[in-house]
Formats: sequence, C-alpha cells, structure tokens
Amino acid sequence: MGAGEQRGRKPRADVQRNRAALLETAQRHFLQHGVGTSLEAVAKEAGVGPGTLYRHFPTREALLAAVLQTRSEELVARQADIDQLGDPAEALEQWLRAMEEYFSAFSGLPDPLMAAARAQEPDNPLTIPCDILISATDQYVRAAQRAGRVRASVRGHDLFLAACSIAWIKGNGTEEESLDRLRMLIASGYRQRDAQA
Amino acid sequence: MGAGEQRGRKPRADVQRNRAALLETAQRHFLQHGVGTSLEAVAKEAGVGPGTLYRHFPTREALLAAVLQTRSEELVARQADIDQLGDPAEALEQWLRAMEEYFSAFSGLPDPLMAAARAQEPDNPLTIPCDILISATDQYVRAAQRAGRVRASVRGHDLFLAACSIAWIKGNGTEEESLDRLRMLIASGYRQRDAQA
DNA sequence: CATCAAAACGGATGCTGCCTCCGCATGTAT
DNA sequence: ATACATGCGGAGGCAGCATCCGTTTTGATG
Repeated sequence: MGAGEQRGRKPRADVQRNRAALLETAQRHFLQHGVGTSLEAVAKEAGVGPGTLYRHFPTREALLAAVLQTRSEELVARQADIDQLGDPAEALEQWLRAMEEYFSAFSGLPDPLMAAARAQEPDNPLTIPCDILISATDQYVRAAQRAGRVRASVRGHDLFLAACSIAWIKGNGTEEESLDRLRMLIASGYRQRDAQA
Repeated sequence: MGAGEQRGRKPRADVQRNRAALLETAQRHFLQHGVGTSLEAVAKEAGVGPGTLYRHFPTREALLAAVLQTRSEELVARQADIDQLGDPAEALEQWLRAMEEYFSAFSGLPDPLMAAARAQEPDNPLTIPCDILISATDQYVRAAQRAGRVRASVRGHDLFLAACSIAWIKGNGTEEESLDRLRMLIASGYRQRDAQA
C-alpha cells in the first residue's frame, strides 16, 4: 500500500477536469467576493451542476482548503528564504508577515481559519493547515527565544492568533496605518526587553 | 426644543408595545443564536409581521444597535467604578476588560462592530457607539500615559482594536488560557517599560 | 360616542442561496 | 460492441431576506 493508487479502476477523465475547473473558478470567486461567495455561482461558472460541486467538495471549508493548498505551497517556498536569514528575530518577524498575508488571501478567510484552529474539530479540512502553521510559528519562536530575542512566556500559538487577528482587522477595511501601530504593539509585547541599563 | 416631544400627534401605543417586544425578543435571540440569528424568527416570536420589524429597524445593524443600547448603559455605569480607581494603569486595564466583555455579549458581535469602526460609514447605527468607546479608551490611555505607565506611541484606537480582536477570538471558541496569554502579550506591548536597572 | 384620516400592521410575495436526490449519460473494462 | 460502474446535473425542497400594499388600529375631532 504505497503511494501509487489504482485500486481496481483507472480514475475517470471528467472528474479531474471538473475538479480542476472548480478549483480555478472557486479561487477567482473567493478573490473577488470573499469566502462567502455563492457556491451555486461557482458551479455554474465552472460549467457543472451544484451536485458535482458538492460531490467533490462536501462543504465550503473543503473547497476552501483545496483552493488554499496552492497558497500553502507558496508559503512553504517563502519559508526557505526566511530560513536563510541569520537573525532569528528577523526571521520570526518575516514569518509573521508572511502568515498575515496568507490569511488575507481572501476576504473573510480568518473566520473559518479561527474556527478550525481550536482543536477538537478533526473533520474540518482546515484544521491540518492551521496546525502546520502553528507549529511552524512555534519553531521560529523557539529559535528567537534561544537567541534571547523573544520573551520566554511566548508560544507560537499566541502569535498565530495575533497574526490571524490582524488579518481579520485588515479584512474589515481598517487603514494600514492603524494596522502598523497594532503590529508594533504586538511586537513590543513579544520582544525580549534588552537589559540595556 | 427641549427633550419633550409631541410634535403634532401623540405617538401611537402599539408602536411602543411592538418596539419593546421586538427588542426584548431580539436580545434573547442574539444571546442564544448570535448576531446572525433569523430576523424572521425574531418577528414571529415577538408576535409581529416581518414588515413591522423592518419598519422599526431597517437593517440588522439598526436592531443590534438598539439592543446594544441597554448594554452600553451598563458599560457607562461600570465606568463610574473604574474612574474611582487611583491607579490609571489599573483603570485602563479594567476598562479594556469591560469593553472586551461588552464585545462578547453576543456571538459574532465583533464583526459588525469592526465594520462600523472604520469611519466613513456615517449611516451605520453602530458607528456612534464605536466612536464613543474609542474616545473613552483614549481618555484612559492618555491618563495612564500622563502617569508614565503606558508607552507614548499607543493610541486609544489601537487598544480598541485589540480588545475587539480578543473578543473575536473568544467568540470563535478558543480556550480561555490562550486568551490570557494573548492579553498578557498585548499588555506587555502597551505598558511603559520601567527604567528599573 | 361616532366619525375620519393618518399611521402602522402583517402576511403574501419574489428573490437568492443552500444542499440533496435520482434518472440519465459518460467513460472504462471486457 | 456490450455491460456496468461511476459521475453528472438540474429539479426541487427549504430557509432567510426584504418589500409592497390592502387592511386594521389608533388618536384626534366635534
């Protein structure tokens, strides 16, 4: 039972076509109208019936998770760059910004993400990406802590929540200036105070 | 033109009755099902038709604002207690908690509040309460700054956003422990660092 | 108390979106 | 070419929103 599949039959050609069309269309609609966009409209524009959409993606979250897959890979790619940085504090900061942008991909995205982040929702397709992000954040936090740049009481989970909140606020139309101030505030909160006196 | 009204006619009795019934029922439904509750259901349970509901409260936000009025008064009452405190830093902290509880009154409340908080929505009935809260927060911030307990770069608006975010996270079912940590993080962010060395 | 007109009521209505179910067609193996 | 599994898609039931208009209620007036 390795990775190679094909148990019994070859998968039909139309299902792949439809799935691809749905994903492509859904991404466009999520971009334009946010995560609350009409699924019926997505199906129609993808040239399939509602039934087909729901068979491929039983819930809105499932569709969202599938669409997000692409973006997740971009995030991972970014991670490579970030890991090049010598300064772990700088790396953490950049990672937080990267996550924030990821959360801001579609308007309204932070809500389902937060809903999935609280564990005990094992069937929610968004839970896995969330958990990955949280533990990745924790890695950066720990590295920065080892370098004495971040307070010891901080957890990756905390900064995940913070990044998600900021994306949520941003999605509600707050001016970038206010966001910058809030980011500063949070940064002041997690940074280790230099014993400079 | 004082406060006494009665221009032309005496207001009809049924409108007051209906308005009161609607507010009472709406509050219950908001409590039980969140701000997204069915307005039709509210109307039905209040014993009026949908038309009557929409005449009294043209939008969901209008109804929400009216229901929130009561709670706002409780907040103001709390303010009196808080103002008694000698320590302006303690006062700020308590005020933030009070706001957070206010934002958590109904599940989903932070979203419409945030939407109203970005100005340039003068017709949104929630804008006024928001502005009041923001400037009240700013008062507490300034007092604490005068006492040298809060960093100079912080604005009331920032902490308003922070409190709203925390309420939003709370509403999404995150455990209280994570919230506490986040509150700590934010507090570390706005507090003036003591020149203690 | 009877009458009138303004004001408010409320439900029927049209609309949009969600999600399911099942007869039909499409594609794959023999 | 045939058979059969598999997937398709649209019709349809449901719920909620918001509006419009014929009817009722209510306060004012004599």
